[in-house]
Amino acid sequence: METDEKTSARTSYHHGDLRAQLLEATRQLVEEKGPDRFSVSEACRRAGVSTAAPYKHFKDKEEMLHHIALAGMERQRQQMLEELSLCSAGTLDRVVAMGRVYIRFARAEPGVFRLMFGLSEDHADHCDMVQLGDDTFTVVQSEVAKCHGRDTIIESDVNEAFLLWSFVHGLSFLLIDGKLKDAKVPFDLETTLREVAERVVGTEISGG
Amino acid sequence: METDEKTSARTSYHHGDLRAQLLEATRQLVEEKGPDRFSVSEACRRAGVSTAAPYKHFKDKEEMLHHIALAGMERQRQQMLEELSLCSAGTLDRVVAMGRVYIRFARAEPGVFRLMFGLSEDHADHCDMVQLGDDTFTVVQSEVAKCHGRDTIIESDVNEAFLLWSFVHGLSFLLIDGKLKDAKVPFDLETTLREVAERVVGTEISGG
DNA sequence: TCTTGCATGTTAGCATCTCTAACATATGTT
DNA sequence: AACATATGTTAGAGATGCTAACATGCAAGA
Repeated sequence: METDEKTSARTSYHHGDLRAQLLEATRQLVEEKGPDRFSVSEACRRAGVSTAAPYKHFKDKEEMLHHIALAGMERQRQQMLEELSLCSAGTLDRVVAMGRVYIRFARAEPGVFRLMFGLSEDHADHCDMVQLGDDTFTVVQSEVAKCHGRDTIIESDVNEAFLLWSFVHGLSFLLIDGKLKDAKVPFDLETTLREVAERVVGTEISGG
Repeated sequence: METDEKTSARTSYHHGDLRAQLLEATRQLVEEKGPDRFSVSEACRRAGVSTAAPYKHFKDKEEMLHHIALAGMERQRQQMLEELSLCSAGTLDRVVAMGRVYIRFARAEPGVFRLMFGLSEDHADHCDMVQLGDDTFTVVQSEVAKCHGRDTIIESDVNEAFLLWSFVHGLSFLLIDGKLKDAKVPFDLETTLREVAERVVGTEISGG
């Protein structure tokens, strides 16, 4: 007499798992249609509830998208940490791995990736996103420091990490925007990542 | 008996300059509220016409935004060419200048910049934007080639130009997204640009 | 067990938005 | 002057975000 299958229509008045299912529908729609074309109504349709239901769980549309963006950042971070665990400590492999995962995530989930960054600039308002972003950036800095045989991060590590981040971030956007036709830039991603990492981490760039 | 001032309410039935004024209102709103929060209605209010008026000039909202994005690309390109004209030929200064203008534009018009890139990926559908983007990218490649003393672009120039573009593009986004607190990355932009350009253009990076 | 409170659904409805249809007005051509 | 065309208007359909008021089911204590 409880709820039916999660996939089909429910039998009871209450849903049982609406919050999670709304978030999943939101994530899917952001991916399918892009963050700007997402609508709460359609997520409701997909979850099989009325259009007023979400507002028992979320303040507004923005909060729903915020959850998706934050979850995306956590997923990306987690994938980085997994990949890191496969590389031996203090090697450039680890820096390359983080870049590879960053770009892989952007290509695998361009909608969510765009949501994490490209959209409105009020991300800075949400301290949880800022915090998580900072944490991940700190990991990069730490890896850079370890490449230099240090355990504490100094300013040059921050600068190098930031150069790497900028590059990888920009490349991610150019790739998912389709600005880089394969014909136009016939590069090998892994090779490029490694060479950039070598140039940046291998050489001191004062930067201010 | 003709139209009144452009700034105030009009006296005649017809507007006289609606298309241009709608585009200007659109540009302003994209800048003020962000591309995702722009509404045609508000542009109409600002231009002092009914909400049906724009559809005599544009197919739909998307076409209006498309014009703004394209105009932004042209503006950015123009600024690059101006800055280029101040540098002597074949120098790294020219490459640095293009990057500087790229980032300056992103910071000066973050709304339009986001519209040019961050939004939906259907930019690839509009061949005029693709064409203009390619043209500008070709200029970068050409400048890189000239730094190497060549007049024709070879594959390594394409790769180097693409590395520079990725970096500058990513940095632009990180800056306008507020991901880089000044406290977090205390770098000097000009110095950084130059050092990156030196590292990239100065050194052969095969990349594929 | 009853009942009462709270969480979580529903329907109804308002305000806003995009876009179209039908109509109105100015302009320029013949 | 008559007419075609360009460009404005109002009216309204359909979608959306969100709220208010109501309904339903679960859970905990009298």
